[in-house]
Amino acid sequence: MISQEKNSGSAADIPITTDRAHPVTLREVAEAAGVSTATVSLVINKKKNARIADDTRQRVQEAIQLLGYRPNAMAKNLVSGTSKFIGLVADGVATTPFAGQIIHGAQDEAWKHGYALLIANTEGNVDLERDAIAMMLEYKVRGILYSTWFHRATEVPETLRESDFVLVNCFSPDSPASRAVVPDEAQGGKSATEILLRGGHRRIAFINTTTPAPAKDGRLEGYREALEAEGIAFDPELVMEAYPDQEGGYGATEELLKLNVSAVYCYNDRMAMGLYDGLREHGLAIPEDMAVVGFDNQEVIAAHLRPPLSTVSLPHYELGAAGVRMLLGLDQAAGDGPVKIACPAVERASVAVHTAA
Amino acid sequence: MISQEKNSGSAADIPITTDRAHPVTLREVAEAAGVSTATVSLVINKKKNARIADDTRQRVQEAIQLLGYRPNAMAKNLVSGTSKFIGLVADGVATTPFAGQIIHGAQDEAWKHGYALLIANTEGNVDLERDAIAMMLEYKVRGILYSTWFHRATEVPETLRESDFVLVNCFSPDSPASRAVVPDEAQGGKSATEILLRGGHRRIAFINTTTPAPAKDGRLEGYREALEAEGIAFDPELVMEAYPDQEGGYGATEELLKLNVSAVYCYNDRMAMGLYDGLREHGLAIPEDMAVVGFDNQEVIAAHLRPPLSTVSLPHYELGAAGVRMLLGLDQAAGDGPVKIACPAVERASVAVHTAA
DNA sequence: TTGAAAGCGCTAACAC
DNA sequence: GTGTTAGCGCTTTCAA
Repeated sequence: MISQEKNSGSAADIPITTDRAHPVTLREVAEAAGVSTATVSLVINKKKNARIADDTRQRVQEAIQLLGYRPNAMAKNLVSGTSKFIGLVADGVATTPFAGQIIHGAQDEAWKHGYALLIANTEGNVDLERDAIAMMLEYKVRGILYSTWFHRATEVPETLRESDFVLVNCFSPDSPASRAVVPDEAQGGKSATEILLRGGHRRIAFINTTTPAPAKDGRLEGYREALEAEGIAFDPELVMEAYPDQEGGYGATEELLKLNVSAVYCYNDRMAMGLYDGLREHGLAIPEDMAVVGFDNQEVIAAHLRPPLSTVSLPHYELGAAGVRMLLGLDQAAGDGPVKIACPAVERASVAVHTAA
Repeated sequence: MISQEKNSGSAADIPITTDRAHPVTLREVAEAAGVSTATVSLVINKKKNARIADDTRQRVQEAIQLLGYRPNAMAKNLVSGTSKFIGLVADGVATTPFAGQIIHGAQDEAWKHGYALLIANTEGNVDLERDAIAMMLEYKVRGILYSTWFHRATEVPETLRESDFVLVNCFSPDSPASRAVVPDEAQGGKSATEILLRGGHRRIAFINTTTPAPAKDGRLEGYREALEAEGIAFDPELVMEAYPDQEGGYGATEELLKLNVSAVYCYNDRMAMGLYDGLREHGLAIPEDMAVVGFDNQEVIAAHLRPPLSTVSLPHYELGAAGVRMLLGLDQAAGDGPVKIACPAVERASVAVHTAA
């Protein structure tokens, strides 16, 4: 025990160990420094018009160091009347692989502005959701980010309206006034198709999902737009549908092959992964015999398929960050409707580069 | 505006819209109900020995409804002296796919005990980390969960010691006294190998990782244990090493084939995914020509490979949950060293069932 | 340049 | 049964 003291270089560095049950308070610092609590408060908050004698300031700083003082954020918030919290309620962001990025983006951006993130995963349970929102309201959060793990329409829970809020990765049809940020599916679908177009392909199939969703419509719309921009007539025959996972993609192989296309754009990366298997079984090489692009940029898959998959990225991180910016009123509110975040193309090796004739 | 009133069924349901800048306080409820704040406090907290007249209670409840009162959690915490927060600092949990489950598990368990989760993703940045911990300390968190996205040794930041804390998915060699929860890699490796053993295989290869980590040692140890338990001599020749991703697994194919084994246990699912490709190129079928098991149970991959991969699950959710239980002193503290959480086997179709002779 | 005192919203003795 | 009152740790006039 005693031998430890040998190491104590500068005494000021080593706070007197404090009882965890009773943290050091402002008042104790004041007493130790022989000043009033008001003075200590002033030096801590570095008030501009804080005319404090240098040596007083000095004494206070030392007392703070010595005692290992930590301000009590709750007391601060109480008196200021405003908290420094932003709530994030998710229906499953933490559950699904890559969408945890929404948390990440929100947290980084919140932090940047001095806010802490209070999170709650409700797994879609309505009671849990109500409780979570209530909790956040009780902590007087600055606002709440309400997010879903996949892009969809949602109802805004009544209690949510007691606070500022923004919808992230979802939107509300019945309350057009609510603010929301969603991925730009149409632009993403357009970008995906363009990768193929740039590869010199003209006859391009699209395997859409069977599940109704904004993504289904948007990604198709983008496909049409890209085609039209190139003067290629949209051919409904080239649009197939399959369940949006590996099995769906695999199962779509036969039908795809009948279409006589040189390239295919899949609704998502998982589908593309399944399609890789199907194509391989037919002895077809990617991208030589068939160029493939996906959607989502699900790293574990897309970056490591053979060959690595060209795709389009779902901007989860940006969604979270843009959500807090919108909440804080930092982004110029655009027109009506949800703000759309771009889905950038990520080109890898599943589409050969086109050597123009 | 006025037309809206038509819908107002029971007036009590519709709180008087309150100015968000100035939420309803306990005192206002008291005044509205014509009682003192103490009384309101009593009915709100349903104190057992709360001898309150029924009609008083009634009036208070109504006032609460009418005004849309929400208790101020910060004031509560201030007076009680203890907060209801648990901090979670992660070096990247939110970033990596499945490890977001740590957040999920921690949140569920914390919630269950009335705690809210305050999270911070530090992305390994030391300054950010210090600030994050400071923030949590200022909110007087009940304790902090310090977690890493992959199982490894870590140093305990000095400031962390100002609070109760438990290490999640990591451990500290230089502070054996600190509490920690980690996955049981050895048991996991044993389980993985046992799947193969049960499949009737005797000559089993193990493709370990090239990257040093507790997982590398533990998973190998489990492999040896399982073999020995079956009376099979450990053969170092059968242990290979490769980079722990798809490319690594793919690249290991040739060497594996020279080993003349009927089964292989891969360090992780990604490696197994790459190996699938390699095996397929050699015209080998899984599980007929080669049985394969992985590790991690990375859903997107394992559940959807062709055939679906048998593997062993990294218990991230449980890690988070066990972490808060340990923090709260709910689990009987085991002996010394980190508490190990089991990695359960998940059997799918990459190993044929053994029809005993 | 600094201190005294009020008060943020709430709980907990302790009266009545 | 219910009200009065004294703080919890801090910020912020207002005096001195």
